[in-house]
Amino acid sequence: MRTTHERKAETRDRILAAAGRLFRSRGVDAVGVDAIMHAAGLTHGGFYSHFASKEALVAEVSATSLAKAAARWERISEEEAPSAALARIVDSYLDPAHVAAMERSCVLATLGPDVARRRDAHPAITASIRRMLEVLTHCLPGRRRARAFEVLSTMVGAVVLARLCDDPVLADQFLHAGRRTAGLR
Amino acid sequence: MRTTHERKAETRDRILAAAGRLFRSRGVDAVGVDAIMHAAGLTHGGFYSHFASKEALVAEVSATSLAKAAARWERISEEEAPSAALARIVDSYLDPAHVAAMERSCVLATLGPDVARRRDAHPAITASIRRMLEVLTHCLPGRRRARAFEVLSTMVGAVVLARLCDDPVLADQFLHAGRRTAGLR
DNA sequence: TGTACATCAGTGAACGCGCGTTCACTGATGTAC
DNA sequence: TGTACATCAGTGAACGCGCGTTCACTGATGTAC
Repeated sequence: MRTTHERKAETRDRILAAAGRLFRSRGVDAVGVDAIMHAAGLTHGGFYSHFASKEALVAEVSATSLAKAAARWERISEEEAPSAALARIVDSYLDPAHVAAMERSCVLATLGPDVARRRDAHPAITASIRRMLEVLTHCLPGRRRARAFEVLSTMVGAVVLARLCDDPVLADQFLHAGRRTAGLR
Repeated sequence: MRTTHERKAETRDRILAAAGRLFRSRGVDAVGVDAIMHAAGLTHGGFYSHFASKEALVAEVSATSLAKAAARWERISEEEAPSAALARIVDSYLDPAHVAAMERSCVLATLGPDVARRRDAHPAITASIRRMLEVLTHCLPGRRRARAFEVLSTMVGAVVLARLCDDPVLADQFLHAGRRTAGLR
C-alpha cells in the first residue's frame, strides 16, 4: 500500500505539473480538465480522485508553483553572496527567453489577475510573496525592505508589459528597466 | 439615416463599456456574450451586427479602454505642471480604492496576461503604452525616458501584487513602493 | 401633409459543441492465510 | 510459496448545462412621391 500511495502522489504531481504548464500558456479558462489529464497521460475521469474540482486544482497549482519559485530564490540566496544572488534572481526573471516561455514563467506575471479573482488562492500566494520579499531584502544593499517591494513590483510589471509589446525593442526596454530598479548595471 | 447611425454607434459604445466592466471584474472567459448584451440592455442575438466575434470584442475593448487611459494621462500632463501631473497620474493609479474596483481599473493590470495571449490586440495596446511612456517621460524630472519604463513597470506590478495579497498592510506596501519608484514622497 | 414602401437594429428560438462532473467498471497490486 | 480476496487508481461512457454563433422575424424609423 505504501508503493501505491507513492505512485498516486506521483500521478498527482504529474497532473499539477501539466496543469501548471497549460494554465500558464493558454489561461485557466481556456484549458479543460480533459486536456490537463491527457497531458498528464491519463483519462479525464480519474481527475476527481485527486482533486475536488477544477477550482481546487487552480488554487493548488498557483500555490505550489509559486512556493517552488520562492524556494528556488531562497536556495540561490543561501548559495551565493547577496549581490550575486540578486543578479541571478533578477536576470533570470527578466531573461527574454524566459519571458517568451509563458508555460514555465512566474505565476505572478502569468496568472496574476486570474488568480486575484479567486480568493481561496490568496493565503498561500501571500505566503510565497512574503518569502520572495524576504530573499530580496536580504540580497539588496543595505537590506532595506522597502526596496524589495519596489524590485518585485518592477519585475512583475516589466514582464507583463514586455509581453504586451508588439515591438521587441520596446519589450526589451521594459526588461532593462526591471534590472535598473534592482540596481543592476 | 444619420440618426440611426448615431444611435447604433451609441449602442456599440454601450456594449463596449459593459464588456469592459465585465471582462475586467470577472475575466474574459468567465463572461459570455449573453451577459454582456444583457448588461448593455439588449438581447444576445444583436451582438453580431456590432462585432464579428467575441474575440474581436476582446481586442476592441482592450484597445479602446487603454487608449482612453492614455488620453486621460495626456490631458492631465497638458493641464498641470509636470511634477503635479506625475503625482496625479501615479496616485490615482495606486489609490487603494481604485485598485479594489477591478471593473474600472487599468487593462494592463487587470487583463494583462489574458490580452498578452491574444496577439491581434498587441498593436493597439503597444501604441497606447508608447503614449503612456511619453507622458511619464515628459513629467519625470530630467525627462529621462529610461525612468518612464521603470515607473510604468512598477505601477502595473504593484497593482497586480497588491491584488494577490491577503493582508491589506502588505498590499499597501506595494502601492507605496510604486509611488516611491516614481519619486513621490 | 399623408401614405406606401424599404431599411435594418434588435429579438429570441435554435444549433452544435465542449465543458465540468458523475459513476459503474476493470484490472493491477497489496494483504491474509 | 501459492492462492483467494480486497482495495482503489484509473477508465470511458454518459449527464446536464451554458457557451458562441446563426437566422428568420419584427417593428420602429427614414425616404419617396
